[in-house]
Amino acid sequence: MLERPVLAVDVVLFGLQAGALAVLLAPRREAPFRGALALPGAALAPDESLLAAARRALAGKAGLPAAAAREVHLEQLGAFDGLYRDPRGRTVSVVHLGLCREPLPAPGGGAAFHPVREVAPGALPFDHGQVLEAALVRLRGKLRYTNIAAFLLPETFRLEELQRVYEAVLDRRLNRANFRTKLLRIGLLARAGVARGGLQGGRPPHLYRFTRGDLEAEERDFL
Amino acid sequence: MLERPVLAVDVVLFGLQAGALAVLLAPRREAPFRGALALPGAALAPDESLLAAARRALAGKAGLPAAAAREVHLEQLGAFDGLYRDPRGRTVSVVHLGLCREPLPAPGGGAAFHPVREVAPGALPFDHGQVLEAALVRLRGKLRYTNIAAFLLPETFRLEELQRVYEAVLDRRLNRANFRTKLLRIGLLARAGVARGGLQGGRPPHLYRFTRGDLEAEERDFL
DNA sequence: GCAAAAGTGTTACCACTACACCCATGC
DNA sequence: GCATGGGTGTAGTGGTAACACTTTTGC
Repeated sequence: MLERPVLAVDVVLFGLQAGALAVLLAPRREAPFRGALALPGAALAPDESLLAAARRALAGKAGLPAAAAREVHLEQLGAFDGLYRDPRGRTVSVVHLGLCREPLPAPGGGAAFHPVREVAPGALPFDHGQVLEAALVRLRGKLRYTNIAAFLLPETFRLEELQRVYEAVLDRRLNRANFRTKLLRIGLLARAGVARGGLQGGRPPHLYRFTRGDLEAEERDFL
Repeated sequence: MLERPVLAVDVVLFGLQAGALAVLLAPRREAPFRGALALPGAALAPDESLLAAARRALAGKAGLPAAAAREVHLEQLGAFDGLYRDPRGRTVSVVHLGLCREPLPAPGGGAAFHPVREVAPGALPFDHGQVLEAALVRLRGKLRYTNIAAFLLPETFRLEELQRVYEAVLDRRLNRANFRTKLLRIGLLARAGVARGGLQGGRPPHLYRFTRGDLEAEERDFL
C-alpha cells in the first residue's frame, strides 16, 4: 500500500462588516507559510465528518466562540487537489463555504474578518486565492435562486438591509422599488414587526423574517 | 499521527442510450459488495490529480477504451463522507460527474450502461444511490444555464436530437418551436451543414455544432 | 413645514407560451 | 400529391426595468 494523501478541510467563512462582504482569515501556526494569513483549516480526524471538521477548524484555529461556530451555516464547496506539499505529504482539501450572521462574532488567536475587496489575489498561501474566488462565485450563484442571504443577516431585518446584502455580494447596485416587489412576490418573507427608533428621520421600516429559515428554498431565479 | 482516512474517487458517467439517459455501472471486484453493480471508482494515488484518478477508474475498473476515457467530459460533483467502512478503513470519496458522447463506447469487464429510470433507488451499494441522485440534480441544473448538453452529443447534431437530450434529462416534454427559437437566440449554436439521407421522408434538417465547444458558457437561464 | 427614508403605482419593453402555418424531401 | 418531419411567424401573457409618486416619521 502506497502512502495515503492527507485529507484536510478548509473553510471560507463570509460575513458582513460595515456593509461589505468580509472573509475570515487566521494566521498559520505551522509550516509552511507559518504566520501568513490563510483560510482556517484542519486535518480530518479518522471518525469525523467533513462538516464536523470544518466546525472544529472554526472553533480551533480561527478562535471563533463555540456558539458562533455551531450556528454558522456551512455547505461543501468542493475538493481541491492543488498538488502542494505539506510536511505531512501531499494534501487534498475539502473546502466549505460558511456564512455568518450579523453582527459578526469576535474571533481570537489573531484571526479576523477582512473585506473581500481588499484581499489581493495573490496574497493568500497555497491555492487559497483560487478557493476564495470559487467560494464567491458559488455565493453569487446561490443568491439568485435560494434564500441563502438569510444566513448573512440577523433573524429579523429591514428590506433595505437585505438589499445591501445582495448589492455587497453581487457588487452592483439594484433598484430599490423593484427589489421590494420581487422579493415580496416570492413569498419567502414574513413581516416581523416594525423597527422602533435608532434611525434619524424617515418612516419606520417593517422588519422581515425568512420563512423556512433552516432549509434553502429553490424557486425560480428571483433577481 | 492517527490513521489517515482513505481517499477515493468515484465516477457517475452518463450517456444517451436509445434516447434515454443511462449510467455506467461496473461489477465490484473486491469486498465489500464483491460482484455487485456499483459506480466505478479507484483509490487516489499519491501523486495523481483527482481528475486523473477518475479517468483511470473509467479506463480500468469500467473497461472503457482508452480513447473514450480520455475524451469523456469530467467535472467534480463533491466529496462524500458516508462513514461506511472498507477493509482499508474509513473512506471519503470525491465523486465526479462524467458525460459521454453518442454513440456510447462499449465498456468491458462486465461493465455496462443502465437506463437511469431502471436503477432502483436502493439497488446500489454504499451511498451510491444518493450519489447518483445528486449527479442527476447537478446535471439538470447545469442544463439550464450552460452548454453542458454538448458533451452528450456527437460533434454535430440536429436540433431535434438536442431537444431529446433536454427531454431525457429533464424528464418532460418541451415545445419544439419554442425550443428552436430559444436555443438559436442565445448564439451558442453554429450551422454545420445539412443531414443527408438516412431519414425516411421529411425535409433534411440542418446540423449544428456548439461554438465554444470546450468551455462551458454561462448565459441567462435559457430553459 | 421640511427633510429623510419607507413604500406604492405606472408604463414600456422583452421573453416566454401556445399554436398555426409554411417548406423541402421521399415515395 | 401526399405523408413526414424541419422550420417560421404571430398573438396573448406575464415578468422586469425605470421612474414618478405617496406615506410616515423626526426635528
